[in-house]
Amino acid sequence: MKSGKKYSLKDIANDLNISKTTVSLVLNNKGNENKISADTQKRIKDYAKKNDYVPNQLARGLSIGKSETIGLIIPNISDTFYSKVAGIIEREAQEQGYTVLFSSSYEDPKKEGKLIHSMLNRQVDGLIIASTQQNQKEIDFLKKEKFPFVLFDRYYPDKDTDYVVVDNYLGTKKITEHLLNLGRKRIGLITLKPGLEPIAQRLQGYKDALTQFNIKSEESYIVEIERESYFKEIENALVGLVLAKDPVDAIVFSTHYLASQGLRVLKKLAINVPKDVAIVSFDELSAFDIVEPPITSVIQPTNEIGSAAVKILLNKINGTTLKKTETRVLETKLEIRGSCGQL
Amino acid sequence: MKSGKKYSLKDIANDLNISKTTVSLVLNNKGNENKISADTQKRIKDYAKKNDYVPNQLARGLSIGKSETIGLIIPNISDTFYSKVAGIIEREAQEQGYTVLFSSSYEDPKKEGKLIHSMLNRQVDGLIIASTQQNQKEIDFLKKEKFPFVLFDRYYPDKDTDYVVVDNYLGTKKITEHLLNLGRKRIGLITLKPGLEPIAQRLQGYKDALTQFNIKSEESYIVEIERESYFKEIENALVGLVLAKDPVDAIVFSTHYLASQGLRVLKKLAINVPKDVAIVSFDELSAFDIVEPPITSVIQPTNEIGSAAVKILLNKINGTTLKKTETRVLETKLEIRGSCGQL
DNA sequence: TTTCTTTACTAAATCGGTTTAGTTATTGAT
DNA sequence: ATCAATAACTAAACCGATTTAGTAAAGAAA
Repeated sequence: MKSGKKYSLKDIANDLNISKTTVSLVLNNKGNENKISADTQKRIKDYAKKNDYVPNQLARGLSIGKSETIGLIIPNISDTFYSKVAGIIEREAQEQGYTVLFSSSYEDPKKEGKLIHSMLNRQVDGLIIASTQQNQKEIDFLKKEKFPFVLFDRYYPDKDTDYVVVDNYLGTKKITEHLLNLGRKRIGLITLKPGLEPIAQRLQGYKDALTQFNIKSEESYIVEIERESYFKEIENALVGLVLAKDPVDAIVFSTHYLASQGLRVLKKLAINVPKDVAIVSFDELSAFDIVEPPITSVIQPTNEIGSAAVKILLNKINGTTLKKTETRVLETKLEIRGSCGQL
Repeated sequence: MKSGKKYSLKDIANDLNISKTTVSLVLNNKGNENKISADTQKRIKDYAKKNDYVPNQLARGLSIGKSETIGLIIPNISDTFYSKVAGIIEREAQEQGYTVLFSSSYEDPKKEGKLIHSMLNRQVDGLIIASTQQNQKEIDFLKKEKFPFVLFDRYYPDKDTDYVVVDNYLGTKKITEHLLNLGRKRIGLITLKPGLEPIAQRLQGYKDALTQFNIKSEESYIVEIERESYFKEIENALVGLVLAKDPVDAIVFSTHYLASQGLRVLKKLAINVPKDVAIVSFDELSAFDIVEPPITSVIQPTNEIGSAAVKILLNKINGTTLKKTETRVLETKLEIRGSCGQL
């Protein structure tokens, strides 16, 4: 009653000479339906409040078999795209009474695998994952166990799972067409080494846009760089494209960080954008409208991605859906700014 | 053995005709010190692996009295500053075997209070909080309960708690002095309405820099705007400062979002930076070096903030420190770019 | 042969809740 | 006066681990 110890249900029950059952019922607001007298209810609630009673969710979770927690595994919480989505996920989850555990995989498949298991240990009720796409085994495991999970941003195209992604193909197709419509003809692409589905689709969108305009896609115009060292590699890539004998007149960057670093380097090389080259980006940074020149980009609906992911996951968890798997492909939006010179 | 059910310690024990105790000991690698035969150990481990045994951390946590989880409560995970710090916190925590639960308070004290309690329910072993500074009661509660927590970014100056912050005062003092050294004399400040310690200190740093240069700080040059509506209010603020009869020749923005929105509006108003006004920012966005003009800012050591917070918290949790409270004040770094016109 | 060690385990309590299946005392109907 | 209903609780099992305090059997020492 006086010490600094935590109060438990049992303590309250003992102090009040009432059974644990009654206390539990009352504190879970099931007092009325269980005919606990108003007086007793008040005594219990008052006493609990007075002593700062804090229920132990571990015990509760253990008992009811769910933790009311969802796990979020993403490549990197510091990346603006993921942090935006994470914000929405947390907000929506919160509204439904769920808390979220998060972890960054830093694009390491091993780590991602460990994280998945760690999250399972912690009895999360479901998982939202933007995968490295190198964890077939774990994904199969989750499926086998019928564990609720939804993928976003990255998914396993040949596995039948719930996911919410953006139309990556159409995204780059749109920005590439935009360049073509403005009369640019020698369009380069700076993207990442293959391995990720979105990246593959972005590449295809770029190619198809060219094809549609009857332009054959030059192999030398496509440069794929290693993500870990993009900061350094991008300079060579740009030099190769822009200062070549047959230089490109436009560049599509397949991610926001490639684009911003690209612009940084172009400035350093004193190459004028958009006069010398026009540039466009898939995805953006919040400052893309005030950089010089403002970068035309195709933007991802982060809010919709986050809320769709949570909605699908909670459907799975609560079994409120009949569908076996639920998928969503959201549209990107072309945001025209000054980096293509038409303005 | 065949169904899709989860395997528990007990299941393994039953199937193998071995006691739960033995299984638990072995799976926690305490087999040797408890003289469990090598053969038995192998049988148990193999069987556990074969059946994808996943220990239940809720049960474990309940039993050992700790969840090996830390809670992170911040204003907004989507904000680049917080997402960077969160990334570090998670990474460091991970290394020490902790998982992190996060929630955004969206600057709502009520919500923050609820989050704190929700985290306590979930038996986090400690909390890292960037507080709204309107929750004296909860902070006192945590202190009273001797619950391990550390504040960062925002703290309660008159409470004796662990915290890690940045030298906000010196930060604005440095950037203001930078402007003064470049000959700017009529320096405005666009900041937030009072309420947050960092904001108060940034204001003071600005004022003291002026005083030091024998310039009296004009009340009308200081405009404090409401955070919720900064996007709109900032235009009036700028018009008032820059298009006044006695216009400022420089503006200090006390946060990165005020600065970026400020620049956006200045561009819209066709005011030349730095010719008409120089601008500087406390804290930055990753694109501040490629916006036009690149914004001089004083940057916060997000890595150090995050790792110091985790270190201090874990010291508290593990009782590995003698000190009653541990605080750290980190230095900001002045990053000179083109927005002040000296380049 | 008896006793002491050591080896290789195990029974049962515990953590803090939830929940099922009762129990007892009182009221109302007949 | 008797019996069924209802009100107001409660005992005990359970969730899945950890951990303390043993125990039985085998080997070593006396």
